Amino acid sequence: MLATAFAAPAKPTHATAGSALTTSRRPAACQKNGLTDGLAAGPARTIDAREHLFCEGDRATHVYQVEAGHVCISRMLADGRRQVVDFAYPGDIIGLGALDTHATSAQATTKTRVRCIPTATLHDVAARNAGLSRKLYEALSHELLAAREHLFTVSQCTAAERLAAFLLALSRRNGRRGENPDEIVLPMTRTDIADFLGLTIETVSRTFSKFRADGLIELEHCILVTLLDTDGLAEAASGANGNSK
Amino acid sequence: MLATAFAAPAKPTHATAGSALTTSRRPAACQKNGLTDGLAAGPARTIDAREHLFCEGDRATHVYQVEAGHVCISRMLADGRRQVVDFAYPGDIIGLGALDTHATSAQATTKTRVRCIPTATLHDVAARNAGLSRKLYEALSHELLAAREHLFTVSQCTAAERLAAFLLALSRRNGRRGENPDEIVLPMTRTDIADFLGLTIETVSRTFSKFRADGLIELEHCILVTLLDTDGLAEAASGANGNSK
DNA sequence: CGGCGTCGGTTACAATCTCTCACAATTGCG
DNA sequence: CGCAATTGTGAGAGATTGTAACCGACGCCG
Repeated sequence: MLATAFAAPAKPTHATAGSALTTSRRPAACQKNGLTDGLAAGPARTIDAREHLFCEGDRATHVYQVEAGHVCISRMLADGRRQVVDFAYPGDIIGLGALDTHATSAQATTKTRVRCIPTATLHDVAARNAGLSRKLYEALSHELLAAREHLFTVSQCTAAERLAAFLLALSRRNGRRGENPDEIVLPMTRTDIADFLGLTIETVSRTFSKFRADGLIELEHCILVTLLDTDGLAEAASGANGNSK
Repeated sequence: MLATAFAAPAKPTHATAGSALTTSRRPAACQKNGLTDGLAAGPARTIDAREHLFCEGDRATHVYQVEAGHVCISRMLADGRRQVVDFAYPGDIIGLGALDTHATSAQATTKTRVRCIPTATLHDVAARNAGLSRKLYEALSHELLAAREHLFTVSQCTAAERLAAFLLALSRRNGRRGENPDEIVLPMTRTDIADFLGLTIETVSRTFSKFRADGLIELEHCILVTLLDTDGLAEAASGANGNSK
């Protein structure tokens, strides 16, 4: 969802938390989105699973392009309530926005390598390069659209609908990335999923089990989901099984 | 929340649905945000309460700046479920984004006048004017931030917290616009509020009543809210009254 | 090599919140 | 004044949550 404008083909290997880096199969493709054109690609940075790339309130000195691994973008309240805003995959850009401090935190869910681009450079170049400027605008447009779709899902859908929509979104992402859309690797914890969907981990767990019982999916080791009945899932996502309203 | 970057001082009179236009006290202030600089201000358009400015899927030919009145931005599902994404007030810009069709619908909640700006013109000028380009980027940044804050509220908060947060946001908006932050006019229906907060109208209604019973607010004619205890509301908004987690 | 604690995930059950449904009250309008 | 639409209120139903116990995987350590 994040920065879908930049969906760059890449091929992660199976990614258990903390495993070897999931690398882009075609790193050159990262250039293709145009955002890094004309920018001296900044230094890479590698962070472990659980480590933070940046935190809410940090000065927004850089934006980051994920080269390998996965990053969880979230906001947090003092009382522990957390909202996961998005998950970033290889090729995605993190940290866009005109604010001088980050409004979200970014935490790697697996060992991750990112390319760092100073915001100052980015905006300098954008000021002289209308094309890049336009790309930035489009990127934010897509993030905004994704955020609103997410809002809709979280606000109006039942637990089953939310999880189904989540799985289908990951499946579509796999398709865009040239991977098997029916084999979804979940590089994040149940807690991350719960906070993304506005549910508790118990509800997420129960709903996974229900889908499995209904023959919609198969589960292996908590991280590999096989879609057995995509149409059934699509029905579940739209509330066909006698749901709200 | 929408396009907070553009909050232009203006003074609506009490706005019952369908009443006379609520006009900007200082229309010149609309220029101040810089977005309309260098653009021949397009033609104005007046729409009645309930009328649509544009619908989901319409070609995005223009963006609109609200000069008077109020607009409700929403998305809808076939089964009738609706998500209100934002409310636009005088000075706000509607319809930004790089997509060629609108992802949302815009419906006036009161008699409304907007200034129409062709997207083609906007992007032509932006391509030559880095300043405008930057403004557009900032505007989207703020919309994205607002959308994520809204997501957090809707996803993680109880009914009381959501409504309290909503009232406080309107109060802050009043403050920015140079109006009384303790006297909030609600130019939208209960249904709009419910769909904005992801609740039912009954729950909205009950929660209003509860706030009144608790001495936090006063209600007149369903549309005028007087904040009696802003701190109490702030507590309610953050879940101080023994709430989640 | 086996015991043990930790962590993440799953399952069961009771408690809670919101929703649904029904209806009364109010407002706006002809 | 009466009708229609919107809003407010109450009672029961339903879904999600919170609490708590259990399971399996993993790593530590004797």
